[in-house]
Amino acid sequence: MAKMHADDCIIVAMWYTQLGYKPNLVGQALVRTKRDFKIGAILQSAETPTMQIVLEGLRRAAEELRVSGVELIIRELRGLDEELVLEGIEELTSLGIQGLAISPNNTAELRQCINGLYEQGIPVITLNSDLPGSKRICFIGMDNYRAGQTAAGLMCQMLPDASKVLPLTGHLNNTAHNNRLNGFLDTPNQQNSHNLRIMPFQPCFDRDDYAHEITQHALRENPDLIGIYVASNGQEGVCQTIEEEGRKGKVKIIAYDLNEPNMRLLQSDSLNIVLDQEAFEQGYHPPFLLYEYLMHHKLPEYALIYTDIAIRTKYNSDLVAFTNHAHALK
Amino acid sequence: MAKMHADDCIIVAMWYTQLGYKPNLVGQALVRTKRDFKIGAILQSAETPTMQIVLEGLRRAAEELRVSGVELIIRELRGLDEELVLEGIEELTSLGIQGLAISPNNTAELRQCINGLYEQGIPVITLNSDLPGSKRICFIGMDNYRAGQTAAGLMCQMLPDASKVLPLTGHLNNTAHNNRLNGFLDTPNQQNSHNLRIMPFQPCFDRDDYAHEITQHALRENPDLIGIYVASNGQEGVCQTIEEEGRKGKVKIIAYDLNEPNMRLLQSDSLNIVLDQEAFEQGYHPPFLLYEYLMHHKLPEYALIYTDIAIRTKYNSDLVAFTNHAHALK
DNA sequence: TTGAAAGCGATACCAC
DNA sequence: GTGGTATCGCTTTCAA
Repeated sequence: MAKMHADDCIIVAMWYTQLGYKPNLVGQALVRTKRDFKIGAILQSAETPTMQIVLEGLRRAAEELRVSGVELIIRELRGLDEELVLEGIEELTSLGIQGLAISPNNTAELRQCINGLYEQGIPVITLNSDLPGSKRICFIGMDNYRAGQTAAGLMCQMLPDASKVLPLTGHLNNTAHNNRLNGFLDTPNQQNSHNLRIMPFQPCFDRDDYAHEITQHALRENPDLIGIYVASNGQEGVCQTIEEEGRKGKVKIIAYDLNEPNMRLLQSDSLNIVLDQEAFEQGYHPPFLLYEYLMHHKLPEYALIYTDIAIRTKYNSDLVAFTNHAHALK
Repeated sequence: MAKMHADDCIIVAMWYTQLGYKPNLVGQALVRTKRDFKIGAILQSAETPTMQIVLEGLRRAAEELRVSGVELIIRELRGLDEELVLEGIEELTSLGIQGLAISPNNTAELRQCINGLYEQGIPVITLNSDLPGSKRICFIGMDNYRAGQTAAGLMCQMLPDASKVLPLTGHLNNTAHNNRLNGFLDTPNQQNSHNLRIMPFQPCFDRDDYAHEITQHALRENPDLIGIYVASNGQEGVCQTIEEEGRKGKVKIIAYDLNEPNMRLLQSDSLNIVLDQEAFEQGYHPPFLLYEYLMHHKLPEYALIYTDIAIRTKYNSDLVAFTNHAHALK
């Protein structure tokens, strides 16, 4: 084939389907080797176990995309400081990135900033947490409402009808935690045969000490409390209290994210169930999606890409993760 | 770099680590384009929903490996007829395959056959079900014992102490079902705080009508029966009986494999939990592992590669599967 | 033994 | 517009 412009895509499509032509992907890839792309990634709370896994995904993507002439510049931020995020964006754009993957705060400033990038022709993908209403080309992460529903469904399975359950959240303005809570609150009512008596939710600000205090108080005030739903961090504080109060095994606990401490809590029967988001995927995919967008002006298939909600118990949480990626080039 | 023989691998390894040389995978892949590999795959019970998913994995692998000069020849067999399997192997070897992926029966003849292939220098990978003691280079599939443990763990969570539970298996000589049963039987005793009264297991020969009959009989004889563990097929028969006997919602049921019918049973609250094996991976990986072995004489990292045990409930079973594969070449 | 050159499949560019 | 050609990074072959 002699020449090929982007405009010829219709002709190519016909050719492709009618004559069965399939371009050799390896050949294409080789040509791309010399290209020069720059993509940025900004991760908040990079010190947390979950974000470390997201980071692994980003690094893997960086490695795989390097041979396609893509440079992925990753900025790891500690905590949730919006100033730092805005600075990071500033820095990366001045470095000339053509696309951005970011775990955002939910603020008007950042929304405006992302919209500005979009106007400049720099596509943005939000990961792990979304920024609804912004002009990000897509979001990849957990469907927290659905996860809350899943938790409620499991609680209903584990507990008798009309059991008393305490929901804990993190910060009051954390969208993810709120969605996890709402999904949890809405679901039992849908199953008219089975219900839970859900106590008013309590924010523990992601702190184990506050979670400890709240749990202790709730247990002492409510001897019939037999389920705790931890939509945020604080599960260690909860588990410790349960043990201290001698209620271990009597109170069912569901928490989030399969990291080292939670695996230990599962193994010791302190936690009953952990709902896990596929953090690796959240880091791995955005760079590819951005690349695809920059190369072929192709938007991701969905604006909201939800990662799997994995239910982990004592028995299925320590399997060797068999990684699936990048076989094609081995 | 001028020349490179396989013998030079030690020197290369030194060079690689000390001077940080990394060969560009795309360049390597391009050269391989003209190579001529032939790999075979034989699938039994190809008509079943699970094997259809395995097949998808195989087809995807075939597509991706084609650009590396690999021809993957797939033979789909109906049912479990060992004669057909042996014929299939005969045919594929006469076609000149250099490696084989197969879902085997557990028989001495087949074991001997696989060992024969190994002696001939044709590596074999077993998938979905294993053939222990044979010289297959690895197995990929579910850890059925562990899955049984997972099921027992969930039953213990869902039911009060000392609840009566009925386990169903398929055929008496089905290794997978037996392992699922043994894992289930062994586990509750480990948790001394919580136990199940497990009834003698019943084989339903993977048939819904037999499962129906068994369940009906068991329910009528045991009004206190409140859990059924279906290690095989037959779950539709079980669910139907539960409904007929007016015990829906009163008896917890755990079954296997997330296929269309089971998804419906989950949605209608007939099934409580489905344990799913990652069937796609079971088909997708073996061709790559065989290729790797043929190319670089590299054995798979593990002889037993266990796919994830996914716990599916009503709420996390209909998520869009976000496929992870072959990004590197897009 | 060693170095130089010819591809592998697709794209990009430059003359015409 | 169109056809030829250099190029991507690596392996293989061939000749010196």
